[in-house]
Amino acid sequence: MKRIEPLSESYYYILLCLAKGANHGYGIMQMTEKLSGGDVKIGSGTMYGATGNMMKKGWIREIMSDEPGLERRRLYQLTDSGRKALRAEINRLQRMLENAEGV
Amino acid sequence: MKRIEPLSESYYYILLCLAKGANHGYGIMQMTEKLSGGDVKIGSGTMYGATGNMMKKGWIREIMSDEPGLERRRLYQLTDSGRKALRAEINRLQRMLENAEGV
DNA sequence: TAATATATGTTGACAGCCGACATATGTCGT
DNA sequence: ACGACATATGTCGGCTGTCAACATATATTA
Repeated sequence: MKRIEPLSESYYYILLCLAKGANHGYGIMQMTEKLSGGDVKIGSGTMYGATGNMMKKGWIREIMSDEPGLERRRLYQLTDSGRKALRAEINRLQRMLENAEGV
Repeated sequence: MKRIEPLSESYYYILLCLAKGANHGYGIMQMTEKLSGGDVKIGSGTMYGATGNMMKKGWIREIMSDEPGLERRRLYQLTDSGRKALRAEINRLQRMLENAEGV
């Protein structure tokens, strides 16, 4: 069942935020809300569940912060695999919209 | 929490198929597979769960078939409310793609 | 000093989705 | 007449994602 799994809205925005640069959980939550114009809010339960899941999948990896004083942050970086997953999702969304032409 | 609920891929295609004309469960399954180029297959569990759910929401209604010999079919028709839900979802997908510009 | 923002995490409950299974009729080739 | 397949609808159980609520700790600002 190698079917391309649709991503949830939350997962999509997490990947999207990380595609614009490494970030940490709380930062992603804020960025998502801003990026979506307030429409999408990711709760911490969703956030930290998702990061664990994506680490397992190899879509993101944790990196050390080079900024002093921000050691509390856990910085995540998109992997090549994660970027592929995001592109696949973008393509899926585009196909979905194409199929809606004339509706 | 009046947050706009994202639709699943299956729900989206069911509404999309019905937007092109009244249809029955099995017909929607086939139409979805064809429409998506074989990418999206809706299982019967999803299908009949979804129709019940959408009936409750008022997105679809059941109508009587005027074709003789096809009494087994349960024909569904999109309501105005269902068409609105579909348009809202299309807009959501478009916004998601706009947010991905430059990725 | 108190409130708020930053930052990460756990837990429990709920709902949705899907695959697998079940059932029945219709059709088509041999 | 028979078997295979397509048509057509439906149930059930498990898995996953989501969110609210709770918990903890530090930093900033009034």
